[in-house]
Amino acid sequence: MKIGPKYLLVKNFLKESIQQGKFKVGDFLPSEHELCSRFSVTRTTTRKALDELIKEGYIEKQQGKGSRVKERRKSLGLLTVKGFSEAVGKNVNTIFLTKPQIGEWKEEIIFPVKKEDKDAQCIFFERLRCVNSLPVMLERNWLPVTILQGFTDRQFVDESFFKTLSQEYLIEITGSKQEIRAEYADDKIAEILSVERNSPVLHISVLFSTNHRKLTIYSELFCNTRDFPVGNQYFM
Amino acid sequence: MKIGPKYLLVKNFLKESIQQGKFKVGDFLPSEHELCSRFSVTRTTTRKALDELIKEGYIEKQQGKGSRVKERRKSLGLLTVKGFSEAVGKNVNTIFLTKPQIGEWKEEIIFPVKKEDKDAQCIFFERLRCVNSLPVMLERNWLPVTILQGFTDRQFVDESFFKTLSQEYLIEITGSKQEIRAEYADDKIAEILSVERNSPVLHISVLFSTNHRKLTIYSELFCNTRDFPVGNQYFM
DNA sequence: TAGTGGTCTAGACCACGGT
DNA sequence: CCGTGGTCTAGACCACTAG
Repeated sequence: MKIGPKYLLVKNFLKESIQQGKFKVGDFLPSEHELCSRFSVTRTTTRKALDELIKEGYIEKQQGKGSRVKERRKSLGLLTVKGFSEAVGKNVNTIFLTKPQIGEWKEEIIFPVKKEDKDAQCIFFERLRCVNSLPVMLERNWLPVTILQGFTDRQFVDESFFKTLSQEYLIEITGSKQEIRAEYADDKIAEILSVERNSPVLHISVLFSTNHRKLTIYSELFCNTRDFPVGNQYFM
Repeated sequence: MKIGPKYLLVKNFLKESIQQGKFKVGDFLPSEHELCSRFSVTRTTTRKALDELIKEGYIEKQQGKGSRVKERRKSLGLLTVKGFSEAVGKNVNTIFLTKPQIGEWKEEIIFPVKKEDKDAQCIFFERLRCVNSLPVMLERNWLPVTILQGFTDRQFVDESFFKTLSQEYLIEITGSKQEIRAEYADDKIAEILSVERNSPVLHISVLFSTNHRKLTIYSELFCNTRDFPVGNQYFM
């Protein structure tokens, strides 16, 4: 039984409590001093745990008051289809074209697949995102099965892939790299997105890095941006 | 004379040294212990300083080796043409199609022009970015003349619009909002980007906010992504 | 083995928010 | 005033990297 650093104990306790709703958005966490005595650690350790939760966007601190659970930001500087973020759960729905299953690595998802990943089995799934029942975005994902045992049998939490990773496997996205092109829709993409062949579509390739060395996620998106442009906001 | 926390002393010393090129990309900073004795602080303090530099993207650490100066992310979550960031100053050049001058507001730059901006005079300029002498991106910018007196007569610092704003007017970009579409190139765009008419091109609309309430910048980019995709990196 | 960063202890004093 | 988080000290031991 391997036991990691103590601050992870504190961090994971808090994180799981938040994810399970024991602390809700706006609630204050126990004070640093209380966490110290509850876990028999010093403030350095407690603060390291809280620092990580801040970095991951779970909480915010306020001097003189405490640490409060925050609305989780999920933008990650990522591109999102306009309408998806604004109309969350409204007229948006997601259809699995291919459920998570053991599949094949695609040779090049623009970003070359790492050798260590290629040596592992590949989980593949494919989803179609619709707004008002109109197909808007095709999403394809490839990831190594390595540390995700049982993933193919699992239901997604709230239909969200990232939420599932976070809550079921304690995996957080730590970064991303994207490449974007405007391309002609080929026959298959045109059919899926209900556009004419050779229409211009947005092709986005994404490489996600996570807090697990071994887990890199490869994604590919095709978007019909005629009615729903892809957007991105950033605040300093 | 107000003096802040000690870790800022260490942090700012390192940050300025990096910015002034005293530590170059790839260089190792002095070790934590050395910084401790040089500034007469403990490791907690030194590490706090280094933590902030990591968060700001200046350095990265490696256990057993040291802290190394990193390629600075300047992305702002913004999209940049791949090749522009990698081949900085190499085979990249910028041509003014329209020098900064008083011009007309375009009715809709996808983002509606604020009324207060519309009431002010408009500075417009248009640049073509090339890689290996091939046109890759057309950039159009609109901004109110309000606080930028003399801007039309000014030379850009290092050919950079943002550097000019920062160094000559102390204006920093504080946020951005983007919308991205894949479109057919119309006649004019096709000619400028040297692509066939109706080729798919990337159309990016950007709204920049700055540390001056009165200054919002409206931009529009058209990219030929066949050879040079547009990219975006993000680190937490 | 020497040097680096990673984790941790057991304190201390200060700045801020609310009573 | 008290309780909160913010900063800081002076140590310690561990894990990783490289010669």
